[in-house]
Amino acid sequence: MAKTESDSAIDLGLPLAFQIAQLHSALNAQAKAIIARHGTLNLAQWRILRLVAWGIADTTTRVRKAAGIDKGQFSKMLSLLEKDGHVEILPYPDDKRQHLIRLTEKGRAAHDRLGPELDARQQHLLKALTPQQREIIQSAIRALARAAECTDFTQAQDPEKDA
Amino acid sequence: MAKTESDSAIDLGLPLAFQIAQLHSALNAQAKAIIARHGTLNLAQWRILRLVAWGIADTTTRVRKAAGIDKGQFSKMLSLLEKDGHVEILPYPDDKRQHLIRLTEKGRAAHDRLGPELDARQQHLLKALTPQQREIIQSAIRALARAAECTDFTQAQDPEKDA
DNA sequence: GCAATAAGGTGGAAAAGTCAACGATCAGGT
DNA sequence: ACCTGATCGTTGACTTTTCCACCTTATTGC
Repeated sequence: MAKTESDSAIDLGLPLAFQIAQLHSALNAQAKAIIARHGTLNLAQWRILRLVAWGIADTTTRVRKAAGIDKGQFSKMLSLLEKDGHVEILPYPDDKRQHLIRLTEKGRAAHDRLGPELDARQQHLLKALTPQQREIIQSAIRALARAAECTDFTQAQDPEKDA
Repeated sequence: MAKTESDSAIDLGLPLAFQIAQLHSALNAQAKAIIARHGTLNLAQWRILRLVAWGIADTTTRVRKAAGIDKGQFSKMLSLLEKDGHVEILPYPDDKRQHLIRLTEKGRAAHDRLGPELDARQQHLLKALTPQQREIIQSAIRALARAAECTDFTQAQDPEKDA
């Protein structure tokens, strides 16, 4: 009998939104399996830790946007990270609405332990792609994200299912 | 001042998992904005309706897998669809664990109204991509989904952040 | 034929994510 | 300098998704 994944949206060639949703679920499940071995922080919290650890951002707005987390959820996750001692939150002189985020020793140590596994996972994902796929998928994601900003399709044309 | 999206995971060129998560959120928000104009069904329910309407699948397992929905969630969403009269659920003689799913007139009418907008949206997404991107992204999604099945990265090699 | 394993659906609980309102702050225009 | 509009983070409520245990049914191997 055929393997069960022959019935997935990806294998059936369903529209992109179905496939992206399925890919996202699979990637999330994979990440959760990895981080479950490293304590109780959830995926959103690890993303915040990673962004700060990488030095990509250290102010609340930039971290939140890079992490792609809802404002309300971000606020809660950051509070939990502060409460459990993984980060400290400091005033941001340039903008009183925002905060600076610093990893504590605990946060840095936790990241030092998990980071290599997530990095290996990232390498594994990239190795699954050809150089051409790696290049093209970046630009395709960007183009799709931009196209996702439009929400008015009431003047429908060519209303047939795409394969 | 630079537009806010210049700080998104996609624009910053963060690892693929960050970008896919962000793309997925954007696509979900877009879909929700569209279906909100068509009553109270949520995105998962509409996906079930579409799959049955398209004739892609009509048994519970195949619909669930094509929709990529958790078993528990699928059961609940399907029950709600039955309760509000969009589908009817019949016995499946080949496997007593499963059900057959049929759209009712109400379900088909609802789909006839929303379907064209979702199809137009799918066209819009595809038009945002070049022919090459359209071709490559399919195979890239498939390769990534397969790579997402691996969850053991404790023997980490090359543990550096990928751009 | 039987036992072990796997698959499927259901219901409940927990976790995660979205949404909206609010107050404080910032940016821009006059 | 002031006003308006926008942005930011917080909080609470709600929605959606995940997870788990259980029971039933199907499959597989001997």
